[in-house]
Amino acid sequence: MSAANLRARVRAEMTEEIKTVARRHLATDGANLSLRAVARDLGMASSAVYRYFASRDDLLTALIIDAYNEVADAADRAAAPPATPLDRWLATCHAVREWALENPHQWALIYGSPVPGYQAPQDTIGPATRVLLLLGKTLGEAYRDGLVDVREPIGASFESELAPIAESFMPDLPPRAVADTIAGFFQLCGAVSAELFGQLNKSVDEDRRGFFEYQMTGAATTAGLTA
Amino acid sequence: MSAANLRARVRAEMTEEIKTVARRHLATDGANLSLRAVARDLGMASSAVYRYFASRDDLLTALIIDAYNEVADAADRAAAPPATPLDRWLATCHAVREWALENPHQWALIYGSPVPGYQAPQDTIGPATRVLLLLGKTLGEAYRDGLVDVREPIGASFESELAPIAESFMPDLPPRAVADTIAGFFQLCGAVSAELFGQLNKSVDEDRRGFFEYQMTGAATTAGLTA
DNA sequence: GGATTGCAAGAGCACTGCTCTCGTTATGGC
DNA sequence: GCCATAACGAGAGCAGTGCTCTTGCAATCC
Repeated sequence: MSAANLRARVRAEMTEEIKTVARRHLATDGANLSLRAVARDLGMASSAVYRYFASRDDLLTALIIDAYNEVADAADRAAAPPATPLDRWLATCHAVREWALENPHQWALIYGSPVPGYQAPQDTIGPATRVLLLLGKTLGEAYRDGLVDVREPIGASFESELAPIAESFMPDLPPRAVADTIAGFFQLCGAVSAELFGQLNKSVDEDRRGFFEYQMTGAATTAGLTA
Repeated sequence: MSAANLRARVRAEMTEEIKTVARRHLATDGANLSLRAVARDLGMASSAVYRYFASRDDLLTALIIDAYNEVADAADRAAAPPATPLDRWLATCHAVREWALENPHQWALIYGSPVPGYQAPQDTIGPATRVLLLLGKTLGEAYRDGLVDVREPIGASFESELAPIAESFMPDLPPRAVADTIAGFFQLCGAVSAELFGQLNKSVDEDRRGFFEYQMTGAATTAGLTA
């Protein structure tokens, strides 16, 4: 290993360490992450952190990308065949919910209100769409296998807007099914956020998982997926 | 008007003025509201604001309660009869969406990620449930008028958890319909948040209203409401 | 061996929420 | 009408923040 490579590796390790400590702070203090506090925890001056992240927003962006990839990884693992498409759809949703319950602050970071003044850079949109594409892939396989109650186009304007998306990213799906996928994904995010942000308090307290599955089954049904 | 009342009125006006300026700051700077900046705009010392709000969180709470009531008022106006229950359901959803589009930062305040360290006091839960109860009321009227495809209990555990809620707040609805109402409300919040927080960028750009209506119609259908 | 580069530390700026103290002003009881 | 009381606003100050700039050190390259 060359000296340059060693240098790069040390730098990467330091970067990772900063992110780890930042994540820990995120878990206790929430989204108003203090760069100085992170630096203190690492035993270094706050200015030193700026060698690794140009700004606090840059650090947040790194955490956001990691979070997107973490949920998506969890979803990928859960959606592995063999299983019926509906089972995989539900497994995906459950995996996302469980990851969110385990990492509430990271969930808030990516699906909560955007940090004020923070503009998500291009690097985030790839990881951000992974779960959506996974749901689309599952539905697409069901379409291919004839396991879906095929639903007619409705002729709405948004349907034609979705046609290019369908073609590029979900080639197995007609535009309306892409709409259903997006709607299902939004429903997933909405259900998880609502549970996480306390909107469910004092109504469903015990069987939250069951209620969640009920909702996600509904989303699948709306998409024509029943098996 | 007695002197005491005058004093109270001046105080109420000042309180309102602070909230107005704070709302304006919210619209430009987002949720990290600066008390000092608000005070500067009002031409007074930052410490003076503390005569009216014990802390920044208290000010935020006041804004949150106002925001809940504002959406709910808009929803109430939109849901006024005469119209079919489905029309009123959709009108409620559209009103909520439109209010959110006009007041994105206030929406983020109430339905985005909770402000770190901020614990919502009891005063907020009343206003917070108004839109949900309105949806329940609309569905309940449809039930009473026999306009709903009555759906059988599914015997899930969350269903019995919802029974007391049904009895106290939505007496016209069976527990499963309460679940559908809550699910619909979550779907509403999810769809609005997703659109507002930029998850829809570069997929549906023109006919967002149409896509939103498609989703909310789906939620109504799931609840058995088709007319 | 000397020049260059990457790194860390420290001081400092402008800002934040919040507290405390200090005069001022208005209110309510006598 | 007088006077104690309470409400109010201003200012200073504390501890904390993101971020920048300068300085010194150490490793790397030629």
